[in-house]
Amino acid sequence: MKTRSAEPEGAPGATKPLGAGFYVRPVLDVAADLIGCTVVHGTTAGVIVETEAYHQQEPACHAYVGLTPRTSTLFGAPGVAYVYRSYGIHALLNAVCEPEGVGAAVLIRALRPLEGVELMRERRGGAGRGAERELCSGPGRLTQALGIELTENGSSLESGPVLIMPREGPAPQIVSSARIGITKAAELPWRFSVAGEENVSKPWPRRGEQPRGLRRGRPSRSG
DNA sequence: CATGGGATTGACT
DNA sequence: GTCAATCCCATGC
Repeated sequence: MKTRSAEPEGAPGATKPLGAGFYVRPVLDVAADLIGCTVVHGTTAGVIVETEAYHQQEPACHAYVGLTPRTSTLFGAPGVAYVYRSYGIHALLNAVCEPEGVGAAVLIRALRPLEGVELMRERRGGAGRGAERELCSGPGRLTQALGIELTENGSSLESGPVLIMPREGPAPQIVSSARIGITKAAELPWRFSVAGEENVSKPWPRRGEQPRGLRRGRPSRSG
């Protein structure tokens, strides 16, 4: 049973998933604001502790090549899941952002396990027998732990099957750093994570790195 | 139709 | 530190 919020709509005590209005904003804002929110899939759930922003005007973004069958989800409605296969092995989960027609998304890179830890361990197999912080500390790991697959590409993050619930309580302290695992536009500090959090992917952001508010390199909305 | 490149992970030296 | 696994899709002929 959850504590009752001041939310005027919906059933008392019920928390509604984030709607399109949350995602239609600039992708850097959404990437930072998703920290502390919760991803739910079936009986498993985790708190978002690491994200990365991607925008069509920088070459690391899949949408940089323009509208193709692959990128159609990215250019589509905000608040939708963009799930694609990485390195032939892993499914990576993104939240589509900005208005329809703009290719932008937030990559969910790490979660703090919240519910269904036992099922997460089963799905992660041998790799799930280690420390709990290794269950969801990486974009490929968390989709495996939550059972998210390519079939969820294009599905609504408000109506499911993958849901993102709003943050409960105060905003955590957030640090920004360079994105990981890319060769193009690698200098942009568009990675966001919870300060001091251990459930994030390596390399860990250095302590004392840009405590938010970084606006250098922000994509112009006119482009 | 053939080819090449990943927004990664886990195993191994 | 190095390296292979494995699939979707963009690109070029």
